[in-house]
Amino acid sequence: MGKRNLNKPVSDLRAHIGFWMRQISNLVSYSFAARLESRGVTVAEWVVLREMYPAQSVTSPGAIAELTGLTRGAVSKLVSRLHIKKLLSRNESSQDRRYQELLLTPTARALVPELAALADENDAEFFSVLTDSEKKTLMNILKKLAGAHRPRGMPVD
Amino acid sequence: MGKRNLNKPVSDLRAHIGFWMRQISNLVSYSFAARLESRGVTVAEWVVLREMYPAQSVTSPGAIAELTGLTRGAVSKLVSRLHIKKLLSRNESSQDRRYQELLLTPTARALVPELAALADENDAEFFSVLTDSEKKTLMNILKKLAGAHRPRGMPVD
DNA sequence: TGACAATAGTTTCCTTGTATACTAAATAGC
DNA sequence: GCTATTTAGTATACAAGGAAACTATTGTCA
Repeated sequence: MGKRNLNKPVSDLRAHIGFWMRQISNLVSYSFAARLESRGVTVAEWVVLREMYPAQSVTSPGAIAELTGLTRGAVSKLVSRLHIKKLLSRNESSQDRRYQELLLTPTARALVPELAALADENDAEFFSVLTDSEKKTLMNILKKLAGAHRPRGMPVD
Repeated sequence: MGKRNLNKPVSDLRAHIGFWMRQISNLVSYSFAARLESRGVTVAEWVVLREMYPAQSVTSPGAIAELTGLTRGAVSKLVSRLHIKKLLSRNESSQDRRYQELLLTPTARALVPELAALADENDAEFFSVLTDSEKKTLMNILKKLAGAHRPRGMPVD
């Protein structure tokens, strides 16, 4: 009877789905960031711009936080940067002076479709190793997970 | 002939797999971070600890960077924190004084199996909404993507 | 009306990560 | 042997986030 292994089995990093999730997420974001750099915009900024795009009318930072699932603190910083970059206007509401009325500038409105094209391109290229069927499966699984762990009023679709 | 929509279609954020990837990745990391907090360790620190665990012998920061795919700068900061937390020892190599010989402390070696259990727990719970088949499919797709976009000498498995 | 609570934004501090420029040490080439 | 390059690690600056504490404003209710 040799010396048996009495150590608890210590599971490997790579045994966890979460680990791979983080790897891939970082890679795809990194790849996207590289494309966006040519337009002087970051990934987080793109998200805000895109969420503001449909609203021809005004929005507020709080509403963006709601929509994106980001904290108000995070949105506050993003809005500041976008304002400095002259991609949105920020005006105190006259009704309620706690609110800020945000509006994309014409520059930003012209930019968003370009950025959207870059996003399409990035997604298509990054996931091009997958078959259409795999892509669909992946998307469904991700949405299912998002639905199960919905943080805030995030629309599932 | 009414006014037709001449705008380029601007694709939605949620049309991109990368978007969902980022959402889920953030959620699962956040959930894991919450569990690890009770042990006074962060997710990034866990990764380093786990990678150092098999090496009963010494490692170096550069080797960890290789293994994890992190930059040397990132590893440098992590190693500093782990050293402060007395979870590893750091000694200048006598052969080559550029190298640091890293070794987990007994405390850390005792901690790793506990942390691994938390990781197992977190992964199991977070992905419990998926069927076994879905989990396997997801894992395969993620590994396939990692293989295709392998950043540095990352082992695919 | 006057105190208190709720709400919108900001600020500060922390973790995670890259990039870039730096120091110190070792190796190569002449 | 002495310069020139490579290599290991550090430092700094920035982006992306959350948490928590703060300010200012508005709403509530006794």
